[in-house]
Amino acid sequence: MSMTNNYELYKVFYWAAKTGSLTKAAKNLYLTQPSVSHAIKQLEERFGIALFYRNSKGVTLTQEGAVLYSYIEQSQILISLAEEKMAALKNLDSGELRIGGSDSLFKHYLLPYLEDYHHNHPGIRLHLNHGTTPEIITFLKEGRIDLGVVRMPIHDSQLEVRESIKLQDCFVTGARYAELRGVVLSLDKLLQYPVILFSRNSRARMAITELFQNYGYTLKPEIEVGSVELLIEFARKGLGISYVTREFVAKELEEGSLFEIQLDVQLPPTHVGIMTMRNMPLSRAASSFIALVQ
Amino acid sequence: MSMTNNYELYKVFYWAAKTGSLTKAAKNLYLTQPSVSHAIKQLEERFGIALFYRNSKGVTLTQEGAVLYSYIEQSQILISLAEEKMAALKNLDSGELRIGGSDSLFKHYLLPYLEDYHHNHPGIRLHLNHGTTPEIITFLKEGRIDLGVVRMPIHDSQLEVRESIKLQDCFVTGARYAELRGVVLSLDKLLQYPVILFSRNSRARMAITELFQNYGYTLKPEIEVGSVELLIEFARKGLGISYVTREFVAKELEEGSLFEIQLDVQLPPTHVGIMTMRNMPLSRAASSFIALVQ
DNA sequence: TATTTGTCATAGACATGATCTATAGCTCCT
DNA sequence: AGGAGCTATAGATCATGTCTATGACAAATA
Repeated sequence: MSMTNNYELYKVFYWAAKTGSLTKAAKNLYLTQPSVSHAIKQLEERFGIALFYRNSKGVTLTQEGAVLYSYIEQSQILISLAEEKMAALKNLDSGELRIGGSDSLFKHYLLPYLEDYHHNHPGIRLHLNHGTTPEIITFLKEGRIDLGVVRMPIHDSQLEVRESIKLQDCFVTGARYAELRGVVLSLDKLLQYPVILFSRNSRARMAITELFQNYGYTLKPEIEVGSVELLIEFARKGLGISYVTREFVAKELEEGSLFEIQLDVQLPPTHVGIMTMRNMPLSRAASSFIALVQ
Repeated sequence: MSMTNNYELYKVFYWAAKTGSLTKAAKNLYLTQPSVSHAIKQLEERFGIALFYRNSKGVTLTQEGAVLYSYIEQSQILISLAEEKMAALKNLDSGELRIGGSDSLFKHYLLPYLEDYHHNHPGIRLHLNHGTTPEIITFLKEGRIDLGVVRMPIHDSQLEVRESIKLQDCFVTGARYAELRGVVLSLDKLLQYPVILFSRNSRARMAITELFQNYGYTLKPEIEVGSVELLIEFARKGLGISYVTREFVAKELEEGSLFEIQLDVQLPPTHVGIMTMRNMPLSRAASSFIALVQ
């Protein structure tokens, strides 16, 4: 077997052939001419074939040397391209970033970061995958995404979770129920009003349902809708009281088209968690994005 | 200035990625596992990018590692092909052999060697270039042929000439001049018969013309023909006395369709010379062919 | 024709760095 | 809990890549 096939010799060969001069090759490689001479000799001895004609003006390839060069040239070009590509990846001039999360988190939480990131690194291709929390975790474990953005808590020993901003869910409604403005409601009082919940089996919905159960009540929504947008819209139009994330309705609260219902119990806050695979190096793109978000 | 981008590291990387295991890579490379581990680490530090996920079952490529692999894999495959090709060239399983010479030498001198060589090395492509001696020398110097086969003497300091078999030119004729069989002729007597010479300005023709001049005679051919075949044919048909190389008419002399004219002077013998460029390594194919001929 | 200036080759000294052995830490599986 | 895979780390060793100095040769120059 080819024990010490030093591939380094091919680099020397490449430059010697390309420049037609051992001296020039040496300069390109930051070596001395005898080193290059020695390297070429090694190759020639390994193959048992002369690769160059030596003359007083430099070197030219023999027939066999030209054959070797036709392969080695391509090989060296590929390596150069690889090195350029790696430099680009390091500088975040290229690459891709694959994020998993819910649509609402993308729209209301990640969007400004995504815009910022894309602006600073236009060469990085962004892939957004939406899904439920279990789906996102599966994507992560299958290597289909680099990071997942979901609500805490997450308990999975394979995952590393970074806690990001706190979110507070709350009940909101619009002018139709103006009498509730400034009033502190108990849970059972609240249930006398039509409640609008997110239809999908989201973590937030499970949490609030459980909270009502702990107090001995059953939370059964009058209306179920499929998006945060509709939760907001329905509450504004007076169809009922929507359970939403306060931070996601900041605009409506400020302009007064929605107001928050005060309750006599504290609704539990949740945090956004940024999940990655534990013990797996992050891609440059992913780690720089996480640094941006945190 | 260890600018030394050790390309050897790519080979290690290639095998680590290909086998998905540093241990297996080490076995393939006849190294130890720590060496491979160290090599990968060096690459990762050079790029500032993690290339592998390490886990208890081995290693798998990171996104960036996979990008690198896509280039390096091609590069390594090319190098493998190059090494196979060089081995084939060394074993004379492939390659080409370009010979220059006159048509008559090809046909009457080289043909059996060419057949033999082609039989033993069917992978070597043969290129035959015919031309006059000066043309052959030019071809050699331009690198268009590997060796030239011409008549001696050759005087050119750039060329290395190997003397091959001796050839003896002579005058022959056929039954029409049967009265000359066994007779020793002088040069002037010979000139009373129609002489047939090669039309092209060959070395052989120049030599015989000069010989006649040295004796005070002028050799002027009755007929000039363009090939050795016609020299033979015309002499057989009784059109005159042809000046040919004895070895090239061996068959006709033996079967008696031609006989040699005895002269009272010794015609100078010539040798076949095999020319190559001095100070230039021969291709494997060329040197093995020369060894066969000599 | 002698001189200069370029080329590559050779020899021997040196030091870098590739590789080894030994060991530890980790995860998974029995 | 123990064993059987992995890979990572540390430190010693020595192979070999690289250097300096020099030679031989050829071509351009004067």
